[in-house]
Amino acid sequence: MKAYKIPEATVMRLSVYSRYLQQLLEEKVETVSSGEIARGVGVSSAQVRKDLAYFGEFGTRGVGYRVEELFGHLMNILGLDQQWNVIIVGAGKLGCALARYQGFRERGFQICAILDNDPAIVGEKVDCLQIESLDKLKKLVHEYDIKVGIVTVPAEAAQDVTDQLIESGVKAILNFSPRVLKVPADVILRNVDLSVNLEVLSFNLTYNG
Amino acid sequence: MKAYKIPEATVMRLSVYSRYLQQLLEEKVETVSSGEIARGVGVSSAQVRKDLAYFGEFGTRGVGYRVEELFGHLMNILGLDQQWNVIIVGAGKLGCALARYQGFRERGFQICAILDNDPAIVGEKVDCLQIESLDKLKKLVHEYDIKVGIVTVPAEAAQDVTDQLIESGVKAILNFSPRVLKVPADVILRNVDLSVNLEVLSFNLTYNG
DNA sequence: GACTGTGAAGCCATTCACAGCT
DNA sequence: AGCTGTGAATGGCTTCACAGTC
Repeated sequence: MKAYKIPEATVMRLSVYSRYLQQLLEEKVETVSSGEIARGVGVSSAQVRKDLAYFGEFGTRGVGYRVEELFGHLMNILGLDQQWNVIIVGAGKLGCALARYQGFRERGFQICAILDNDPAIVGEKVDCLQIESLDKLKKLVHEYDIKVGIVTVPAEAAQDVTDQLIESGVKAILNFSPRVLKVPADVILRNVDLSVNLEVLSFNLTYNG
Repeated sequence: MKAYKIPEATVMRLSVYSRYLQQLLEEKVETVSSGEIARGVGVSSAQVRKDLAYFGEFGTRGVGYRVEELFGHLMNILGLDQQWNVIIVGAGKLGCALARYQGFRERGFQICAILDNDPAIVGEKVDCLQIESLDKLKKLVHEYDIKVGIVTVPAEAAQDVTDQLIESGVKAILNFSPRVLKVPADVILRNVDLSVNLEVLSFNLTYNG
């Protein structure tokens, strides 16, 4: 079970498979074939088998996969057999929405704090959380042993906030700001660029539509 | 300028380049080289040139690109020389946050309506918009000539809402629900799966961290 | 001298096809 | 007979390297 060089696309699909299996699990389905998973999530069955093969042999030839077992393996592989504490920097509309988003909690991501540098909103409630001052960043990261940070500040502030997160010891960053961030090699960065997604739609509407 | 088969990755990068150029434009920079763009957005200079080459020859050998001109070309290519009217279905936390997100408006995406099927919240204000009943979908899509829909409903309702959007005439869908959606071949679908993104971080923290 | 545009090479992911189990 | 696991083939994106232009 070595992660020598797993394609990122494979990791993303594993996450999707795991949610599909969770659904099957709730429906009390006991076994599933690669073909069924494939149809369920919209990829090819060979793709499903190849993706799983990076991590071991989880199935039985002639039969398929035991749903509960495969689900367990996938959650393990994804590192979701533990809770991850998460901090959000930027308590604007998006930051607050993410702080309240149930989908994260359901998959083991616990939003422990939401920060902002605007004194006018520090102290306001976001569900059961209270918006904290940016000064508290380092303290909170240590207190909750936070490895994952979410950046939802405006573009101008994004690099500065990112540097502070890394300086505080955060090891992985999910960036929602529309700015390309520089991070050291040992910090993992992912960008979720909302406008880019709409713009790809716009492109396709314009040229294929 | 034919979009025979443009890699999706290229289109996403064009969107990023265009924002970088916008920044340069505001800083009154007149010309820029592929190397500078590359450094600015974190790709290779060959990549920048290849991406642009799909659409024409925009530069001058020995000099580089005129910022304003290239920016114009990119906005054109991306279909952002026009306004796109957008409808959001699902007025939960995320839907409301997206409805208020300024980044969309700045790039020419106008959120014209936000709908929900929960009578308890229909009529509530989201900035200057009012949450409308789902019944009004078709009427609103026609009224505003809407081509783009954003789905921010819970997983269970996602396919149903998607079908209704398509039935109403929407041609492109940005799906934020954690459900794989089926759409006809002539409808463009993109998924923004927030949990998947965190789970890729979790995977990398577990195996490379 | 500097930088673009591009064919060729290299690399990586997906698909194919079949041997190997049950 | 049915389905997994996998080497080989394919296809597609990225990088290289250099000819062409200013």
